[in-house]
Amino acid sequence: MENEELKRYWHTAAHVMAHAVKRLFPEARLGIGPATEEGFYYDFDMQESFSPEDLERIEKEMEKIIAEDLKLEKVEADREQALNILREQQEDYKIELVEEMADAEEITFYRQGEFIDLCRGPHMNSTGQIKAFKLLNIAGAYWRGDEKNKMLQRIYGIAFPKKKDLQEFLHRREEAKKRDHRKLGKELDLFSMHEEGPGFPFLHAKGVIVWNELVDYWRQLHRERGYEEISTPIVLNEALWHRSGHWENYRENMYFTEIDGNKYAIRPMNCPGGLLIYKSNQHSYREFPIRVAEMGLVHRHELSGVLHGLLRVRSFHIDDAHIYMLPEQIAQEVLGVISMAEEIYDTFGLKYRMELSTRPEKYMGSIEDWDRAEKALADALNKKGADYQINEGDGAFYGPKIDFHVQDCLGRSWQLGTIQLDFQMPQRFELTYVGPDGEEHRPVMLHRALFGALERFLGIIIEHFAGAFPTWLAPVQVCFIPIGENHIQYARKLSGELEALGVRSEVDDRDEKVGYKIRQAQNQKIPYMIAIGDREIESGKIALRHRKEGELGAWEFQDFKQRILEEIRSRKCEDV
RNA sequence: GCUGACGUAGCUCAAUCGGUAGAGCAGCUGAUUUGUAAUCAGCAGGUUACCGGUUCAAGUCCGGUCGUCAGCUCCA
Repeated sequence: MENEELKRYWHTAAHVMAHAVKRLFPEARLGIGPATEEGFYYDFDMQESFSPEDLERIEKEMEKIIAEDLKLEKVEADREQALNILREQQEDYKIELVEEMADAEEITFYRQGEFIDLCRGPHMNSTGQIKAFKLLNIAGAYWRGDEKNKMLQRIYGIAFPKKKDLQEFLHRREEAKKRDHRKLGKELDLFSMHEEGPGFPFLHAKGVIVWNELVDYWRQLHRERGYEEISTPIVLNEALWHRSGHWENYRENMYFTEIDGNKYAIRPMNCPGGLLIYKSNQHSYREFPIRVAEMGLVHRHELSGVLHGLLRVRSFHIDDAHIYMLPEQIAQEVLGVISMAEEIYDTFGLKYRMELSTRPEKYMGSIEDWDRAEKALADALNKKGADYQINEGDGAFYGPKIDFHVQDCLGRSWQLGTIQLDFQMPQRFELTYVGPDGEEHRPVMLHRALFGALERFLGIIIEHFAGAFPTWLAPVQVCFIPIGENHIQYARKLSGELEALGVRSEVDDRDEKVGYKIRQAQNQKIPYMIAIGDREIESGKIALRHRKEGELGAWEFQDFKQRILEEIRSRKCEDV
C-alpha cells in the first residue's frame, strides 16, 4: 500500500476508534485524530483516565463498528451549519478549530453511522475496510501541543489491511525493544544510571573502552583536518554568561553555583571558554581559518520527563569545534565540515539527512546579519548540491544552523551533528584579527559538532549495532576458550601475543563446558572466539569462530592476527 | 515540568481476600576436565525505592517524596 493510501487507512482507523470511544464514553470530547508516520492517534478530553482494560473494551467496540461496515459519507457544511452541529454535540475543541478557519475554507464532516466528525478527509469508503488493528498505548498530550493548554488523553493505534502486516509490525517492535541501549547497556556492562544522579550517566569500564576508541578516532580525524585541540573549564563566572547572552537566552537550562561568595555558572555550552582562549592572543588574517576543537563536558537542566537513557541526559560531552575565519571563507569551511560529517557517519554505516534552521523568535543581533548568515549556509549547501529541508525559526539564538539527522533502528530521528554560523559572539566578545591593511577587523565564527553529544552517539550506535560493535570498538575483541585445564596455559600465551599487538583479548579459564563459554561470548557479542584443545596445540593452528559467521575452521594464528589487525585498522563496519 | 502506569534479591519475574516474601539466571563453595549457544549439587543473597498513615497484622490499602517507563512540550 502506498504511503498516502496507508495514511488514509490510518485516518479512517482513527475515526473508528473515536466512534468506539464515543459509544462507550459519551462524555468524552474530541480533540484531533490524525494519521502519523506510523499509525494514528486520537485525543480525548474526559474526566476519568483511560485504563488498559478500557483499551480492550474500545478494541472490542471497534471490531463491532468494523463488522457493521458503515459507509463513510462526506458532508459539506457552511460555517453556521458546522458550528450548529458541533454546538449540539458540545464538541468545544472542534468549535475552536472551526472558529479559526478562514472564511473561504471549505468545511467538511465525515459521517459513519451515528458518528459524525469534523474532518478534512480523505477516508476509506467504509469501516469494514479496516482489517487488522491494535491500540498501542495511552499518553497525555497538550491540546494543540501547547503546554499552557489542557492536557488531553491520547490513544495511539496501528492498522493494516493484512493481519500479516500487523504481526510483522508488532514483531519489529519487539525486536527494536531487544536493541534498546538501556537494556544492552546493562547486559553488556557498558553504563548505568542511578537515582543519585538522574540524567547523569555512569560509564563502566567496558563503556569507557568504546568511548576512548570513539575519541581516538575523533582526534585522528581532527589532526588530519587541521584542527587543534583545547580544554576549558566547566565552571566559569556568571559575568561571562551575561556577556555571551546565555544568561538572557538560556538561563532556565543552566545550573548555578557560588564560589567565595561570587556567582558562577556550570557551562551549558563550550564556546565562551574557547573565546577567552582566542582573545588571549593577537591574531592575523594569515592564521585563518583557525580550527579549534574541544571535547567539552556541558550540563543542561532538562525537564525530568524527557530524560531517556544515554539519548537524553543532563550532562554530556559535545565534540565541539569553533572555526574563526574571514567572511569569504565561510562556504569553504562549511563544506569542509559537511565532508567531515559524511566521513564519520559512513564509518558507522549511519544514514543521515541535513536540515537548515533559520532565525528563531528569540534571537540576538540584527536581521541583516541573520539574513547574511542564512544565505551563507544555504549557498554552501547548494554548492554541495545537497538535498536539505528548511526548518523555519529553529536556529540557535546566536545564529542559523545546518543539522545532521540520523535515523536509529526504531525509526526515530536524532539530531547529531550541527553547524552553526555566528556573527554575534565575535561582537559580544570583541574578537579581532589584524587584516592585510594593518587594521583590526571582526572575524566570523562557526560552531560545529559531528557526534553531537558523545553520550547520545554511544546510545545510538549501541542500538544501531544491537550491541555487536565493529571489532575496532568492541570492549573485548577476542575470547580464548580452552577446552580443558591443560589448554589454559597455551591459550594465555596466544592471548598475550594478541594483547602485545594492541588487541583486547581474554581467556575464559573458568571450569565450564565449551558450549557454555561459547554462549556467554556470543551473548557478550565478542567478535572472535578461539577454541584451544589438544588438536590446536599439536597442529599449531587455532579453531576460529566469528559471532556472526559462526565456525571458521582451523586457521594459522598468523593469518588470524593479520585479519583482525586489518579489521581494526580500517575500522571495518559489518552489515547491521 | 505535565498526563498516565510502574518500583519485590545483581538480572528477569512470582507472592489468591491484608495473614511467616519465593523461583530461575548470575554469585560463592564443592564435584566434574569438558570440542562450538546453558554439567550437577549445596550455600548465600531482602528494612519489598524512601517517609508517614490506617490496621491485631501492610509487598498488598491511603497520603507524600524520589526514580523509572509511555507520551506531550523542549533539545545535542
